[in-house]
Amino acid sequence: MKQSKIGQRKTTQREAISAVIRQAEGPLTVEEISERASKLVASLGLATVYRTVKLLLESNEISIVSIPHSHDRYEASDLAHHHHFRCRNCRLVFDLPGCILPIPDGTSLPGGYKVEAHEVTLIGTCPECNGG
Amino acid sequence: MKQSKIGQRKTTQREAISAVIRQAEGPLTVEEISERASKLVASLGLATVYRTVKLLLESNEISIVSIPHSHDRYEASDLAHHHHFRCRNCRLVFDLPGCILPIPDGTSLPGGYKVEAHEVTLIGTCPECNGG
DNA sequence: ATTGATGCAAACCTTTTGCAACAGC
DNA sequence: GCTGTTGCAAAAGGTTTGCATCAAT
Repeated sequence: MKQSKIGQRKTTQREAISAVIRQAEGPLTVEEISERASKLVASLGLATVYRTVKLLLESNEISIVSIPHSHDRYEASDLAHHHHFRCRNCRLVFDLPGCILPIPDGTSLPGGYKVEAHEVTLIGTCPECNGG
Repeated sequence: MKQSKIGQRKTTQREAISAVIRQAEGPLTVEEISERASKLVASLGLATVYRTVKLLLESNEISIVSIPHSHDRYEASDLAHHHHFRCRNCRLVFDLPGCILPIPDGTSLPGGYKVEAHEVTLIGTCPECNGG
């Protein structure tokens, strides 16, 4: 299985977008990726961000994360299993280490639902915003 | 506090949209609401669905639910706390009874994150799709 | 009869696509 | 130099809004 087949050519745009996602504090929206990557490439077009994100998704280098009240976000696929925290104040989304759900994937729930994966989002205020 | 102030007038369109959401097996997308409510009102326009959903949100009769890989969904606000299950096969989203997260709202996590709410989505196959 | 609600079409915003110019290899 | 990639602008989707008409009160 090949990894990182994000297209045939290594371009500065793709390097920048990939780096921005990998170095983020949590999953980013396309808008956030564009803002941060534009600081590295300047002339970067939005269409390139969309195209590259799609490419990275198809090559499984990144994954989609859905957070309530926000557009789809993207994060590196090779991160250890974890969950997310969204700050109601600054709107940033952070990774939280580890899994806090007591139901392992593979469980069958009463009713016949077979669980294969899960997503947990905690919502509240982050340390910067609550002075904690 | 007044409830159900979904506008000043009771119209068949609003009744239909509200009924569809309340009777659903889980949270619905605008598209699903439109499809189901159109069977009750026939001439129902999409703009009316959007306007009514926004109205129901503002009056707190319904709430937004974000499910990975799907548009925003809406459910009645007076449901008991619960979580959601999304079937990878038929794409439907179901309500699951009760809370399965061992972290109560109000908890402060190490790192300074103060948890005020949470959302949990389980993903897998539903009984209809896995023959269970 | 009054005025809020609806349906349609235009406007908007986000995401995708066509294409000529550009840049990896 | 060949051909994949980029940036721009046009197109496509989904959501919102303006407005004349319709209907709840």
